Amino acid sequence: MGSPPPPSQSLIVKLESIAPVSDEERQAIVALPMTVRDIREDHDIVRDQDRPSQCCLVIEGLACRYKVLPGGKRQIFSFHIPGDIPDLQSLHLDVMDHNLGTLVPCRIGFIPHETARQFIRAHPRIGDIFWRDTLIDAGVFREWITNIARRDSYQRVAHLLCELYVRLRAAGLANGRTYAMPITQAELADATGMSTVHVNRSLQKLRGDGLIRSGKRSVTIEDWDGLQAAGEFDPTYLHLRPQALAA
Amino acid sequence: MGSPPPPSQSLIVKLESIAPVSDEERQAIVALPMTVRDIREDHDIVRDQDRPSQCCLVIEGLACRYKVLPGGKRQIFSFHIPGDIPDLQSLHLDVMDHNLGTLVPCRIGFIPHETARQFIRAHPRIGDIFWRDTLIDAGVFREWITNIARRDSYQRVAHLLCELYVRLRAAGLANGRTYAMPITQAELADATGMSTVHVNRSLQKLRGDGLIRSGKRSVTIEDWDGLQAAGEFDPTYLHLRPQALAA
DNA sequence: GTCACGCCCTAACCTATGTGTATCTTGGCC
DNA sequence: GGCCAAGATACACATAGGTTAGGGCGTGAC
Repeated sequence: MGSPPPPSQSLIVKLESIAPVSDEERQAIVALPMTVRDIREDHDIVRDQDRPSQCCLVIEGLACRYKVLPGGKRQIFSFHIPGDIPDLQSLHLDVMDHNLGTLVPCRIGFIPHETARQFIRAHPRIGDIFWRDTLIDAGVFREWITNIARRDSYQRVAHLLCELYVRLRAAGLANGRTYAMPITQAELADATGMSTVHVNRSLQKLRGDGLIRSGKRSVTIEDWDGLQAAGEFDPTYLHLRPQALAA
Repeated sequence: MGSPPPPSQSLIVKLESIAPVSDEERQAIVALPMTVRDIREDHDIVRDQDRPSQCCLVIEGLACRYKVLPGGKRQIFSFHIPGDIPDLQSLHLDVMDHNLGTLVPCRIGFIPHETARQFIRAHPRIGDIFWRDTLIDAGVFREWITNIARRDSYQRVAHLLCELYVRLRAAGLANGRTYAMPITQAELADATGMSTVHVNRSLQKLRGDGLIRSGKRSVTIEDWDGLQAAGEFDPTYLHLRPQALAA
């Protein structure tokens, strides 16, 4: 019933998950002009060395940031769900130091930098929330450093599954304890610094231990406490507001 | 000759290394009120779970951000040299998700959040540089993820030594190809996700290969090109201005 | 002066994890 | 109907890097 939600709806949900947003600010966000485009699967939106002139809002789908090393190895730094603006940093850093690509077909909103800058000037509180968002990003990177450097493969995968769950839930995109996870095991390997075979092993062990069930392109958490314990997961670093955390 | 540099001198050098700063802005920074305190070695300045009401400027010494895992393992996320404001994030993230501690005796300037916020409001361009600085921080974290996940121990240590060199040089704190590095091998291990023994092995190999010489609490780079190649080091991710990069 | 401790270094051992290869299933899509 | 990508499983093998243990040396404390 009613018209479809505006493309910025997911952005509002996202911002509200990390800071309060006033009615007036909400309206301003809805009015934020952007160009919406559908991008096919496994396609780069922005590339290493690019000098973007716009920011990307993930409206639908799943994207990731990654880098390819001289030897051809790939490292994924983050997954981005609807509501995220993965390259917000390009507002202040001219040159990209990594790639942003899709993992599945995505709907992306493009916001010119000039528009974004005017918007932030007109709504400094939202500017602060944007800054906050990039700081949370950094917090997630720190947690990934810890995850990769100090936890074994089983813990690593458990931790990543916890993070995805909490973030999707905060975005209103989890269905109970189940969420869509259209990420291949090879991609999980690129994110956790493991091999696909080892990701496979770890997932099987998580299943065997009754912590998760994983269907086709989705995950169901069978034992939330157990999974958190297995991954030493503590969501503090996501800096979500209590209501978004509980969801 | 002349009076000693104001405590904010290092901050000015730092900001100028990542963005242009006008004379007027420079004067405003010098006038920025802060409380200077000397902190002893191996002491926490801010702790995990704290809700700081001020930001810390490293004026002298060396600090690091780190987290301690349930099992007692420690992960260091970053090293901070004079001019850095390691907990700038606390301006927008209430609760600390990691610790900030000294590695050697430090001189630290404390700037109340309220002061910093007023300052940013009065000098929005410097506010943008601060934001930019936190974004560079995130870029460094991404590079560390890559380093730890995808490079072997030898490369990892080489990369870290390169990063420290370039940053210290941009801050005017390198002496030719030599720089002070009062970091123990155990701390290097905590930063690179390795064991002390393995850090030791890697340093020895770097020395054996004629890439570095390491004296007491200092490092001399014998073969800069070789060290960069060994660590696959590309300074793009530090987003330094050309003049700071060349230094 | 000497004692103790932190830091550095070394060596032997061992395990977690990656590599390579192979086979088999399943489901989606042309 | 058939192809292809993703996943599951299962070996054999290689090895980076962790663990444990012990020794030496410089330096600051007393």
